[in-house]
Amino acid sequence: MNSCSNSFGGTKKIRLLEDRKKKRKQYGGTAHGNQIFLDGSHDEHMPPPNPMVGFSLPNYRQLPVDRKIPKKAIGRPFFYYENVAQAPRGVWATISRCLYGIQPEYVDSKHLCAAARKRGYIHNLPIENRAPLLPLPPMTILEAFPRYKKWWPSWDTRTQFNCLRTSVACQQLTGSIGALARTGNPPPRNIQKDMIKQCKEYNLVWIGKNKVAALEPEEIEYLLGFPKDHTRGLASTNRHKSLGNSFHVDTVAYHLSVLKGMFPNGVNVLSLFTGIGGGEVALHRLGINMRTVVSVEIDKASKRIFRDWWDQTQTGTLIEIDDVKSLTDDQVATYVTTFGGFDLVIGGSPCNNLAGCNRSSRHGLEGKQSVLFHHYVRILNAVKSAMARK
DNA sequence: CTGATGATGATTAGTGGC
DNA sequence: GCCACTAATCATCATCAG
Repeated sequence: MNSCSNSFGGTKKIRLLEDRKKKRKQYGGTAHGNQIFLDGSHDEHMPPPNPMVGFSLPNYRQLPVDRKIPKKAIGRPFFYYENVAQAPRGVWATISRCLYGIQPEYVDSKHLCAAARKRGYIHNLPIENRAPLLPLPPMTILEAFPRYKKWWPSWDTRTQFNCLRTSVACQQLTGSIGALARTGNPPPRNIQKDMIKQCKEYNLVWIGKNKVAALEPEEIEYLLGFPKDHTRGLASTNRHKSLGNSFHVDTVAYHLSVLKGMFPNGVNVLSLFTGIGGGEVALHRLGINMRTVVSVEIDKASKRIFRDWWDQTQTGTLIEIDDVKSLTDDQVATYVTTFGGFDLVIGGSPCNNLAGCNRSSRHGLEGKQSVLFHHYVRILNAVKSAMARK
């Protein structure tokens, strides 16, 4: 587990200047902005492409991608790893190094729906012949929620939401924005600017005359590609939290869509950090049968949501495990024998110590929660070696 | 104990003037 | 290249009501 050390921490300011200089030398770019790894070194910063469109997008002509997957990482089991794109410096280089040196695919989900979601995905899936879920989701706020058109001021020029996060705007903030809205029709320019800044930060919508509010959990479910009422039954605070921590279903489904033709009889899935089951919902919406899912999730509320969804939509076997730390290599090997191996190992490890909005404990990949990433690596390797023995 | 509420910056990347 | 500036960001914590 110590094979990949982390370079985060230490004298940041000094290293920052050095990195800026190296960055321009080591990374080139295509006309489309995709960063190409030039020298094979994985020790440096891995900047996301601009625009953040990954290797391909639905309805876009795919550009030639120079993507090398080492022999030992090719083919079954396929794996799919996810985390926030804008992690502290060096984190993605470390993650990549631990996952066979595969280059992350950085995608901002704003290219597939009405909300931004900048994420990095490391996987060994083929990238040809991807297909999006249909119908394609609405791309703008007002296409997604037409009823807000009535109250949306012309000077609020937002067309998409920013990242849907785990916490919600307090009433004091929405109230003060309402008060500012009453300062004029339209309000003075500088007031508008302040209001829009807050609306952007908290993804507020205009629900009435001079009245803004946070999105409802049900609306976030819709934006993220989950079925209506997916998280219903939890307290509102917990719905926001579990949704904010989840995948964008359509983005993940687009990447996983290549599995459909490869596994017509369904797949066995090892799902780490399952949460409310974004990966499974993606597979289900793709029409890919899940024969078996071994799900690892520590949060009881998320587990309940996922199991309820499973009972309603699935006929396969679901095995639930509480903690990645308690899933031993031997146990993994037993599952491999029992089920004939896993076709997909999927999961996004905790972003708590990587996310930019964490004020108090953005400690990098070795932070209290984010360090669990190493268990993803350990368990993936356990699956691979067990399947190689067969 | 659960759940809602409000307060709490720093680290990045990008842009544009010089 | 350097610097000021804009902008975004899967969050955490104490506190309070119930």
